Amino acid sequence: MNTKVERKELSHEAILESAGRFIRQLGISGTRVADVMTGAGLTVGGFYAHFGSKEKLIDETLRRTGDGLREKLFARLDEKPEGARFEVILKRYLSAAHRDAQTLGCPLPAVVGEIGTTAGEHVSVLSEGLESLVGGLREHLPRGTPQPRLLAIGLVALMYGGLSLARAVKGTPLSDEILRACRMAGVAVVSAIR
Amino acid sequence: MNTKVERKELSHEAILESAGRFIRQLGISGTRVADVMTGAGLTVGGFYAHFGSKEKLIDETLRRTGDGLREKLFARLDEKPEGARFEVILKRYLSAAHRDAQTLGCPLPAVVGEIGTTAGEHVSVLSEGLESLVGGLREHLPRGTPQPRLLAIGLVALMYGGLSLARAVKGTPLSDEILRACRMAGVAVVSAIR
DNA sequence: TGTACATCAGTGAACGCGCGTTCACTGATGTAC
DNA sequence: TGTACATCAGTGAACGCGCGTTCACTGATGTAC
Repeated sequence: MNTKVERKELSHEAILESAGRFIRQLGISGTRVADVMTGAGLTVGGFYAHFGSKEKLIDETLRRTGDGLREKLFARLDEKPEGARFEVILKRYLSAAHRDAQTLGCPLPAVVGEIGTTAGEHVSVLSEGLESLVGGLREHLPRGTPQPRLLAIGLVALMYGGLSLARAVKGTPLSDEILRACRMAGVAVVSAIR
Repeated sequence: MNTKVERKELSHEAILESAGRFIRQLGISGTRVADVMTGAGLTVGGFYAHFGSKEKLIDETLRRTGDGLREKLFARLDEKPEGARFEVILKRYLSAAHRDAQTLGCPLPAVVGEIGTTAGEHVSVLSEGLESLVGGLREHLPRGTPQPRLLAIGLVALMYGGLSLARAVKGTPLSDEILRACRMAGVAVVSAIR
């Protein structure tokens, strides 16, 4: 049997996981504390034994989902030829599967727009997440690419922008076009800079 | 003196203008009907003589602000050499001034993330706005560019993504870097495609 | 032109609901002796 | 080992506030005669 502390940690994880699903689907203001707890198999009242406030939960969840995204995005890249890695990342991020798996994928589209409005802490969590994403992508650019940081930033903006718009108009033909256009543009930028 | 009808139209315009400011600053769920009315110099109660619901107001405001954006973005381009027009558009959209003038500029960053969550009508309004933006940009690409629609879509995603992220981390050094990186990337894509 | 009535844009208070947060309580687990 | 007490994760109801929407009312403008 688990100890009391271990059981509490399991609940904690369950809450974070549930919050991750809600935040990516509905954004910050769309995520309800009560729903998150129900999703974790618990009831509302217990929430504040785990997190000081909804804001704290959001911060923690943003960090978690950001980590998860980068992990998936940069996984198993050593199998690929070095010059093609950034393209694999582009294709993963700008895939129809990623667009449709909103509960599992990148949290940015659901969250970026309302970050400015909400509590100040969220901004720095987002900045850190972005920096990590930029740093990771930069490392997988073709060796010797000039201005790698600036290029990585541009690619992140393109990827994020494409996914956001594709999700926003999901179901229309435009949505698929956006994904395709951004994959093409991403490859084009890298080839132009080199 | 104005007639009764004309006076009502003036109020209608004032409400739309006020809503435009709120929506661009705070997004859809962040915009309060009461605040919009106060911003228009009126009181809450009168709102429903002008719009059937908050949703209707949002739709109308999205159309208006979209029109306004394209007007400014594509203004006075015939003064510029034909091959440099898309670059002027890029610079206008991805400028620090546009990032900072959130109440006046592009409504997309504040709105795209929550479109999927809210009423179905908003999605088609957004799609139409995007199509217009893509169409407008496409016309200002260098003559003879291959795949102009796809390229225009990619550029729109890049511009939107860059502005959104730059606004989200506004105040940090990263914010300026994002704008610069996206202007650079935008120029690079067009040159690579040609 | 003057008078009586109709219209209707706008007011301000109230309604109802949703949601973050609090709190008294429960009951299972853990500890002391 | 058994018993009495302490701890504390989780429950469920209540509180308070914000916000979209409704509605009875006001008063200025417009119309009929």
